[in-house]
Amino acid sequence: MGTTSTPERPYHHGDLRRALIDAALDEIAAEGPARLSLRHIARRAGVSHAAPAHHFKDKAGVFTAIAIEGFTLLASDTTEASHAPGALVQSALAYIRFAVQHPAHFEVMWRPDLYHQDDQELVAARGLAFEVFYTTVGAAVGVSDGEGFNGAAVAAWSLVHGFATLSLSGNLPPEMGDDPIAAALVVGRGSIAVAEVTARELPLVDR
Amino acid sequence: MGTTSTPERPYHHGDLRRALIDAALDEIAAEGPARLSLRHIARRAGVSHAAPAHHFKDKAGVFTAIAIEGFTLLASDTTEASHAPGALVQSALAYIRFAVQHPAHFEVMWRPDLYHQDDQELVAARGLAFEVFYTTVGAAVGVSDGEGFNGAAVAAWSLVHGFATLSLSGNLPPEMGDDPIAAALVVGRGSIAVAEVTARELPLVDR
DNA sequence: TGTACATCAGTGAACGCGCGTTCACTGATGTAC
DNA sequence: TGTACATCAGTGAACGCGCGTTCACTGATGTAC
Repeated sequence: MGTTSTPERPYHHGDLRRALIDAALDEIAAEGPARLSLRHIARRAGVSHAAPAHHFKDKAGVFTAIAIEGFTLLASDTTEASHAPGALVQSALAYIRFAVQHPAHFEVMWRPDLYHQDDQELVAARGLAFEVFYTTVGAAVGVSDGEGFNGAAVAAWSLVHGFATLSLSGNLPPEMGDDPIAAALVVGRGSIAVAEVTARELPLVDR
Repeated sequence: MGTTSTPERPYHHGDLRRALIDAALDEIAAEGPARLSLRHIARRAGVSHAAPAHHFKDKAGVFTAIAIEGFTLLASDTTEASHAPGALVQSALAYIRFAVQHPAHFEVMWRPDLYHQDDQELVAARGLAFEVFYTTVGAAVGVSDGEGFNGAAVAAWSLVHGFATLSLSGNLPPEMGDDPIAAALVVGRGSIAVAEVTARELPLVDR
């Protein structure tokens, strides 16, 4: 407001890498990852179309940077949540909150075909996020390996990941309301009812 | 084997529409939906590059046809499963089996940005699949509306959908093995353990 | 059984477009002396 | 404080490519008489 003069964009941007990632995130959130192009990113960031390649080599490089950032953020959020009372539920809520607040990161993270899966930084960030998760589940259910542990870990993850996915893709019934965390708590209670049915039905399923 | 003569491909294909859908499904399974192009489909089906547009109008038309087929198949599979003893678990397994056997359909179905969401046939097929699902959950948990019902329905769906998604995207831990149905049963048992923790922790989470 | 005509499935050449990539360049910054 | 030079971030013109779409066409089939 104060200075209305058009500030001359300096030749050197300052933090173009950051700006390009943000532009990519905006673009992904608006159009989906399929529509992302290096030229779109450049346009959105207001730089020449060749600039993104300078920082990321190629499109997969952009996605890799986003995935790394996503796994790092997620690990940090869930670590914090796991220190509160009710660690498993708190971590689950943190996972969902992360998905809602960072939909573009979330979408990219689980589509490994988009990025360089063997990038060292990526492997490390992803590994850290998984470690936090497994530790939390192990502490909550009281076992930390074997079939029981794997079953519980994947069950918890599936529930929370399925909910986040369906929520982001707009597939949840409208009665669930606008607040994803409130909805998640309702679903948490629902999962207890479903588990009762499961306990009753599993013995009936021979297979 | 018998007749080795190259059979002259007739000008009229017979069922090109079907062949084009199958080609698209192969392409999606191999390369992902992002890489799909009308020209790829045509090439794979061995027809001219303009032929697909003749049948589907545009790329979204192809995805729409696939989504319709997917929802119809899913509704049929889960309907059948819901008549067996242990209806909820059987339906859950049918859902997972469907995802594994028809990964391309499954992937497209939950990405409404890819297809014509207001197509009449699509709306009908999708509606049917949902109705089957809600009826099954309602019968299993003994309530068919209200927050308790919605919570249970979305919990069941999230669990099964999350598992299918993580499984298809190759994110499950290798210890879960190669057989998705066996893994699903392990996860089903795990979900009971998780529900116990949830029941214990939920009261601690003020929010 | 034979002929004429309508219908429609599929063709293939042509187009314009946005893309990723390359490359010689220019402008700004930092450092050596 | 001043000059020379290296470094590197970002530019912009050029390219070749695959795409979707259009359009006049051709080949096969079905139907009317």
